Amino acid sequence: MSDKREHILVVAEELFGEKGFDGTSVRDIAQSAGVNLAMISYYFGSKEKLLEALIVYRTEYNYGILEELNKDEMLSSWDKIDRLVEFYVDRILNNLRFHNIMYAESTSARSNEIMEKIIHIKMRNLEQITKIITDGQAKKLFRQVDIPMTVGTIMGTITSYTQAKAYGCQILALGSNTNDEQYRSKLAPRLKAHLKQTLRGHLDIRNDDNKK
Amino acid sequence: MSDKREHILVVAEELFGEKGFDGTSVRDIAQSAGVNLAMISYYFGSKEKLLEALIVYRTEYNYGILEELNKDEMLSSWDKIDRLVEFYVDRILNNLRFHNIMYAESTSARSNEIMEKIIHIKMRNLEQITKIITDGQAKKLFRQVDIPMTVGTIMGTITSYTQAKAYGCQILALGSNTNDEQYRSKLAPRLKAHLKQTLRGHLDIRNDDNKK
DNA sequence: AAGGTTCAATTAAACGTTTGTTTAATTCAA
DNA sequence: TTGAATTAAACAAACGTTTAATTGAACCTT
Repeated sequence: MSDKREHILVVAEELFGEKGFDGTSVRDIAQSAGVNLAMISYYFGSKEKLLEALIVYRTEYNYGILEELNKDEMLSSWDKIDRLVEFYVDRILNNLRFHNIMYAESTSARSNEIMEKIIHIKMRNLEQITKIITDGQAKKLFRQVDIPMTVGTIMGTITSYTQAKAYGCQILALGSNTNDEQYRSKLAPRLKAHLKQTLRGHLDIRNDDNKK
Repeated sequence: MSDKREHILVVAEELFGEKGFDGTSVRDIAQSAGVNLAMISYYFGSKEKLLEALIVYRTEYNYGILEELNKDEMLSSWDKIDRLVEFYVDRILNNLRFHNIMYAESTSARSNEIMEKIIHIKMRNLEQITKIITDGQAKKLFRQVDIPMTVGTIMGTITSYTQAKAYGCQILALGSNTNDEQYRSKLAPRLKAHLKQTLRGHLDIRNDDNKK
């Protein structure tokens, strides 16, 4: 992929993440990227195709790490849960803008192509997490839980603080002029600790109501 | 409030929830509401003021229930948690469109007025839940947890399924033509059961790591 | 090595819509 | 007769996209 094309994608990601897809004009993108207006149509065909290209670009970029985690036989089920939490918190917080775009697009269903791409990514995540949890259940470490809802809890907890930065800054006692990097460094450890504790309480077979 | 003004708000809510604020034109709203284009400026002043009016309208509409729950001395802390879960799941799912609008606006920060209104609502929710949890901790029923993160878990879990209906339909084995009412009736009990179980594991003082 | 050819990259300008908002005229009940 | 409610029309600005002209480096032929 050419440097210029990639540069446009990165700039578009930032703007879409800030102001939304409809809130960002092609002229905004061209100006911020320092390219001519017509180059966006020239490279991507249309504004919507640009969004599709961005999703493909970021998705391929982030591929494969979960699969490796699952294959690692040295890790206990509990270790895998901890790694999973760290992986998702870091990955989402490192791609904060992109994550907000995907999140917004999940609601609006702009086009079938984009929606299918998003659902495909989510299904793949669900599969990987399902493997980890069922594996822990087979080893009598985890109790029975609603796995898709549990995935919703993991993702939703993280997202509730990534898509509402102004609120998050208040909670974390940060100023409203906090940049993304500062926000992430404060938020990440707190999210990780909370999610690990929550999932421990949620999954531990010793916490099963039937056994009390 | 006049009937016509209220009707415009309800129609705008539906459209904003479906296609987003920027994705909905004033002409869309006027046509769907069956009123003249100029009436929106006449009643609300501008498109953005209309959004503000909608937030005020819905927020006042949903006020006060949590406060009553908190004051009820007959309920145990565990009962309050269960009621809390039921309240939030029902309230969010009954105002699905509005909830999606609020969430989208949390990210984009269209104006200071709107952002402040949203943060105010969230802070009020946080206060009420904080009371319930600290009360349970004082009674030695709940362990120490990160309360703002716990609120994020409750809201985030629900939201992860309200803002991604197409994905949710796949998980719930529903067709893609499922309407909001059907979606809600399938989703609500599952969300409630999962959140109650999760919070039980998360909050129960007997699950404290120090005590094992 | 020089000159000619080719084609992707880039540009400024213009395209036709659609946007949110306003205007000025009209309706209609009090 | 008054004034709020309602209308069709028009407004300028912004929108995504296309066009047609120009650049400039790579390639080929002599």
